[in-house]
Amino acid sequence: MTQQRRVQTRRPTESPPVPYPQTPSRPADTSLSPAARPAAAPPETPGAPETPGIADDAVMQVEGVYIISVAARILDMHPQTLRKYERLGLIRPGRTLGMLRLYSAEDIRKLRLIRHLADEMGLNLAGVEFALAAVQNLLTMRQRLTALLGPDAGDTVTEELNLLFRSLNLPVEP
Amino acid sequence: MTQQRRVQTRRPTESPPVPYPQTPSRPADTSLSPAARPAAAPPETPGAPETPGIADDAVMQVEGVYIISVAARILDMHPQTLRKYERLGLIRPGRTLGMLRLYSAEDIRKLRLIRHLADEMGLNLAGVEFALAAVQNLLTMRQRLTALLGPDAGDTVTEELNLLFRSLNLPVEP
DNA sequence: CATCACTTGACACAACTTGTATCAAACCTT
DNA sequence: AAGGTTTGATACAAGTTGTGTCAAGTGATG
Repeated sequence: MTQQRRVQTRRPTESPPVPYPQTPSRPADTSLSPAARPAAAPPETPGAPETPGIADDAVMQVEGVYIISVAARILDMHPQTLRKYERLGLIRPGRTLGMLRLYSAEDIRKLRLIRHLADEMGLNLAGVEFALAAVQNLLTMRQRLTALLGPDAGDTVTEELNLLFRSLNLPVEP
Repeated sequence: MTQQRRVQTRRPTESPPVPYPQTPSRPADTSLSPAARPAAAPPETPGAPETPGIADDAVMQVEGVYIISVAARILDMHPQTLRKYERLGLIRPGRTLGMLRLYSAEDIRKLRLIRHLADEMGLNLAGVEFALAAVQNLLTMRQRLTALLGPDAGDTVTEELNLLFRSLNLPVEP
């Protein structure tokens, strides 16, 4: 099983496709392999973010939880790559009682973003760490601005942030 | 003359020192060598951003313009590095009639930021390109939000952006 | 309990990136 | 015209990174 990746390494001469205030041509690019198996018998869930039974309360999302081999197959990434990313602190998947890694749908989304940043945009892992922190802090800033300025201005901020994300080629859905 | 750089290569396990909503400990880190020669006889300036005489109008800043050797000495960077950065599109210094590169104070500031991103934070050049675009777009977004929401909200946005820049270790002064 | 498939951590390696050294030719200033 | 500098191109050493491999441990199932 020799997986391939790293399509293009760098794009030196090519400024960001969207100079910011305009609207991009391509909607996004968030498509990899939606036809992946939904799950593979989630073994156990000690303190992992998982629904115990049938979600006794309310909006508990019942998204899947995947073991590393399944997650790697879904993402078309090497299991060793996922382990290395965790060792570097980029992701923190849950664990079973037997220390098996459990990747939630949120982890999968984050890994897709990481893959895009690394493969498509050519960032190294330090850059990926920076970009992930930037995205996270921008989303936090949006919440804070909405709280400070009211929901009306919050919508404007959200719109501007969407433009910003698009101009930076960041497939993020706030 | 064997210049050194690249103090630390990576910081794998160490989340950003400021989680966003708080205020950082260190004010910034923008200090390299202010005791550098102000200029070295700016040869000629065809279309470069330079003051012709004594700034006949108003707030035309009279900041220096440096040839590559002087700029490299100011920044403690190798001239070849500056040339490579230009070839990759990270900077665009002016040129004399004889095609000599002219680095403005703005270019020097940008190069200091690049140096910080690359050396201190460990980004590769693709990551530097991304971070520079992010900073530029964030400043543009701030202007747009101020125009859309009024100067009052603009101050709040500026404050939040300052927090964001600090949390990302970006020595930028909006 | 036995068995098999899977995971884990560690080590190693090939491909790529990147700052820098070097060179000849052209240029600017004296 | 001479000397020093810049320019563009090429080359290289050190570092990064995804991936392959291995032994040992773990989980699920019969």
